[in-house]
Amino acid sequence: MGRSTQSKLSSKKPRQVRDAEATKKQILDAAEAEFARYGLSGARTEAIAKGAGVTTAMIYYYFESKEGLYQAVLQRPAVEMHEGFEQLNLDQFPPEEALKILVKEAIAYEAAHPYRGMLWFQEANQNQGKYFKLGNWQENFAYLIKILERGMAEGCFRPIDPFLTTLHIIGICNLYFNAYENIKHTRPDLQLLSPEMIEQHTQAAINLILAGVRL
Amino acid sequence: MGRSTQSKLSSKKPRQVRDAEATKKQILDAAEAEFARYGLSGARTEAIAKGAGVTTAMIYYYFESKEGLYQAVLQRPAVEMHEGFEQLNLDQFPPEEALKILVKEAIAYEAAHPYRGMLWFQEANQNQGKYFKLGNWQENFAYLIKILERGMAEGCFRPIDPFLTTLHIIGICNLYFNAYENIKHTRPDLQLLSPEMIEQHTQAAINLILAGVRL
DNA sequence: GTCTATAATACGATAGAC
DNA sequence: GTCTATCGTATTATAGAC
Repeated sequence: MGRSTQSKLSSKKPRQVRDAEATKKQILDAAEAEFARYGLSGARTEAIAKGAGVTTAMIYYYFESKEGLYQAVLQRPAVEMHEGFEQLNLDQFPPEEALKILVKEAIAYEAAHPYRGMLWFQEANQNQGKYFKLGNWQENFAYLIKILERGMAEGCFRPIDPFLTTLHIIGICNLYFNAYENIKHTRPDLQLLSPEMIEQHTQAAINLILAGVRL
Repeated sequence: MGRSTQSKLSSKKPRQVRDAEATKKQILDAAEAEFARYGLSGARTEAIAKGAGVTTAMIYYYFESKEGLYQAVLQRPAVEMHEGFEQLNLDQFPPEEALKILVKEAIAYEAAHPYRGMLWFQEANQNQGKYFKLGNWQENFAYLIKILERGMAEGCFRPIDPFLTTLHIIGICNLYFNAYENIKHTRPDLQLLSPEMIEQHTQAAINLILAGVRL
């Protein structure tokens, strides 16, 4: 009764030999998928190595330990999201527009990195956010909180708790991808991961959120 | 680098000897917490046994295998939630009121069973909903979908996709508990699991949802 | 930089005593 | 109904060759 051996989504391109950066990235990518599914303790180094097309020895060569690899995996999305949000220049837009853009961007990001949401939940539940705390995730929350506060100050949003509403908004965006494998069984008629369906999810989310916070 | 050995929340009451039903329940309770954290493959039978105050042999005596225990664990909340929702007699109330009651009940249920949300996500990501499919979870979705459809028909909700909105509502209710261990680090000043704070979460969620779907 | 081989431990499951 | 002892296998991590 081991683990399901279903095909990994990892790209599996023929690996360049003796290219340190490429190898490192391939390990990180494979590890991200494995850690997202199984968490730190549940992940198998052998599975990560296989997904990356290398041997387990490489993991220890580049990342010292399973834990070191885990920390590197958690760090990547935190930095990437921060950079992504920064480039949006959200301050330039009125609150409603900024909120719309941020939600659109967040869902697009999740669609492009469907594993990363679960990485976050695994970390919370298996490690009590010990490694999460080390990253700069707080800053990513701040973008959303700031928009909500600005919206209230400018009188276009109703009085809300910016912190709780931020959590609610993230929940709206997240669940679709995190629970996809369960949800798909309830609606076998829908192609939930098709661009069209994700677009519908995005629009419905934006409409719900905007209507929900608007004065 | 093993798993964190933090204290289990399991009650650890002195176990009755030779009480089949009691032992079975203790194993189920301990297994629920362990499977929620680590999923089917990641869970350790030894940890479950220890949490239940028995030996691993008991797991195999009562549930035949780790997988059998897992299926039993997944089944329990599906049945329990269905019974809970049924008793609410949601059809008796106007859509807005019914939605309010359901959300209140759902969050209260999660607060009482903080592990169960993750159980669901682990199942989706580790087993692609294979065991989820066997339960009658679809029926629980149906309560919410029905309220939303009724609200549109009666002209008090705006035109929405009932399926997607159901997912969004579940996301709003869920994230708070599923990601609690991460979130708490971003707001060390708050007691997120205190009744007062959960009540605020509940009210904020209800306000967001009602404002979001209302015409 | 990458691999093979292996040491040391952890884990799932069962047999048999009580 | 419950426990102890144990078998066989899986897994992390490292040493050493190439």
